[in-house]
Amino acid sequence: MRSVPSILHVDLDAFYASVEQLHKPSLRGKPVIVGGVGVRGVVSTASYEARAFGVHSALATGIARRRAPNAAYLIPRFGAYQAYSEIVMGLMHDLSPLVEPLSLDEAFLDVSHLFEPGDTAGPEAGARRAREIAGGLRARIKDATGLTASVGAASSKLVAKIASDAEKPDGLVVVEPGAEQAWLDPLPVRALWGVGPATAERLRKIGATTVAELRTLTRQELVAVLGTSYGASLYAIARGLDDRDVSPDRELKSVSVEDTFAEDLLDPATITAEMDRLVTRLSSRLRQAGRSGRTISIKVRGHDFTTVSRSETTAGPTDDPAVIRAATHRMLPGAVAAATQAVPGVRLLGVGLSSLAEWAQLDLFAAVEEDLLDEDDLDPEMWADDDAETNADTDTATDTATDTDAVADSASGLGSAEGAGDASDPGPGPDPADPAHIATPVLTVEGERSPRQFGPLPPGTRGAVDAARAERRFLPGQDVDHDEFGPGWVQGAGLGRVTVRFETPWSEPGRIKTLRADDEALHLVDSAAVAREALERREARRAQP
DNA sequence: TCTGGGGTCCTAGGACCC
DNA sequence: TCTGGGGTCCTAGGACCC
Repeated sequence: MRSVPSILHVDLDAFYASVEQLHKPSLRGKPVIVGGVGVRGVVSTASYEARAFGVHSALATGIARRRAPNAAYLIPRFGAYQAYSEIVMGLMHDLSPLVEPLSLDEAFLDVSHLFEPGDTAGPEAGARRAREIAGGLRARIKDATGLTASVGAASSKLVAKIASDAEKPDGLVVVEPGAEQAWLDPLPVRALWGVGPATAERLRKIGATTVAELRTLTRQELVAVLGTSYGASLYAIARGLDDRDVSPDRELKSVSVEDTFAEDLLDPATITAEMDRLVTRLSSRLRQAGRSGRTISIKVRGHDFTTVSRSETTAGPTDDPAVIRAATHRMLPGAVAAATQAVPGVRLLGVGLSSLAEWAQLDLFAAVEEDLLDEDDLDPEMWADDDAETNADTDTATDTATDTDAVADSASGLGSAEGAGDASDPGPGPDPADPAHIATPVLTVEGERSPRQFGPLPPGTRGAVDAARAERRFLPGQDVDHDEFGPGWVQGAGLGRVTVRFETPWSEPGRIKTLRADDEALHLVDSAAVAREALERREARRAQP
C-alpha cells in the first residue's frame, strides 16, 4: 500500500458495443448487443441503451432478444477491438512503463513516478494529483478514439479496481489514502474482486453480505468456510490490505480453443472430426504465440451441460499437431462417454495446452513448412464422407494466417482490400513455392508481437468468422464493400439475401439496401483495416488547426 | 430458444520418492 | 511386518473474471 493513490485502473465503457456505435453511425444512441447471434449465443457486451432493457454480459442471446427485440445484434469484430485497444494501451504506456493489461479493455497502471514531493503533503494533495493524471489520460483516450474510459485511482489494485466501477460509465473516482476502509465498508461482498455467486452465498450463510460484515468474521472462520488460501486473502481484502505490484510482464500460462455447436453432435466420427479441426486451430494459435507445452487437455460438454475434462502430460514440450491430435484421440472416447452418460449429445468440444514453454523460434521457415504440412496432414479418411467441408476447413486454416497478416499489413497503410479479395476468392490454396506466401506467416509472427506486448491475443471466435468468410456467409455486423455502393456493414442476412447499411465510421448515417447474397460486387472486408482507417482519419482531423 | 470463449488460480486425491 | 510424514507431480473439477 502506498501513501498516494498512484495505482490507476482503467476500464473502457461497454467496449465492444461502444466501438460498434463509433463505427456504425446509425446505431449511435441505440441499443446495441455484441455477442453470439446463433441459437446458443450469449451476450458479450450490451450498450448502456440495451442495459436499460435488462440485457447484460453472459445473458443468453435468446433471452436478450425477448427483452430487447429491437436492438441491433452484432457478432464481435475482434480485429477492430484489438486496433482500438492498442491505441489506448499505447496512451497508457506514454504515461508509465508499468502497465498491466487484464483484457483488451482494461489495465492497471502504476504512476508513482508522476507524484512529486509536494503531492505527498497530505491525502488531499495526493488525490488532487491523481485526479489530474487520470483526467488527462481519460481526455487523451476520448480524443484519440472517441471512447470513454472509467478510471479508479487508489493506493492499491484492489481499491482502484472497485473505484473504476463505482461511477461507470465515464467516471473518475479517486479514493484518498486513509479513506479506503470507510469507502469499502458499505459495499456488498460481491463487489470484491474474486467474490462470485458461490462465495457470496457461502458468506451470506455465515452472516456477511457487506464488506463491513465480512470484517467482523475472524480469519479462522473464513479459512474454515473458504479454504486456507482464499480465506486468508479475503480476510486481508476485507481490510483493504493489498500490496500487489502492477506487473507488466505476466507470462501466458495456457492456450485453448473450444466450440459450442448449434446442434448437439451424436456421431463419433463427426465428434472426432470436429476435435481435429480444433487441434488445427490450436496449433496455429500456438505457432503464432511461439509457444509449446507439455499438458494437453480436452473438454467435452454434454447436452445437459455435464462438463468433463481429461488431460495428458508429455515428457517434453510440443506444439506438433500430430502429437496433440493423437492425444485427443486417446482421451476423447472416455470423456465423451462420461459427459453423455445421462443424456446423449455433445454440445461443446475444446482442446488446450498448458505447462507452456518458450518455443525456440530459431527457424521461422521451418514453422512455415510445418504449417503447410499440417493441411496435408489431415487424415483423409476422416473427411471421406464430406469433401466440401474438407475444403472449407482448409480455407479456414489458411485464412487465419492471412487475416492476421492483414492486421499487421494495415499498419503500413492500406491492405483493406486484401482480406476481401481472399475472402471472396474461391481459387486454389497458396502455392508453397511462392516466396510471397512464405513471407506471410513470418509477418504473422512479427505482427503478433505488438498485440502481445499489450495484452492477450484476441479470443478466437475467429474460427467461426473465418468459416463464414470461406463459405461467403454473411453475419450481422461484418464490414463489407460493394463495387458500386461503397463500404458498409451487414445488417441482416438470410434466404439468399443480404441487407447492408452503407455507412462508415466517418460518414453520416447511411441507407439500407438489400442485395443478393451471391452478388459478385459485394466483398467482405477485414475489420482491423476499417478500424485503423477510422483511427487514422480521426488523427488527421485532430491534427488540423 | 438457457447457459460463449478465452483465460487464471485453487483444491483434493493418488502416485511416487525419500 | 503395524505404518510415517513430507515434497512433488499429475489429474479432474470448480470458482471466478472479462
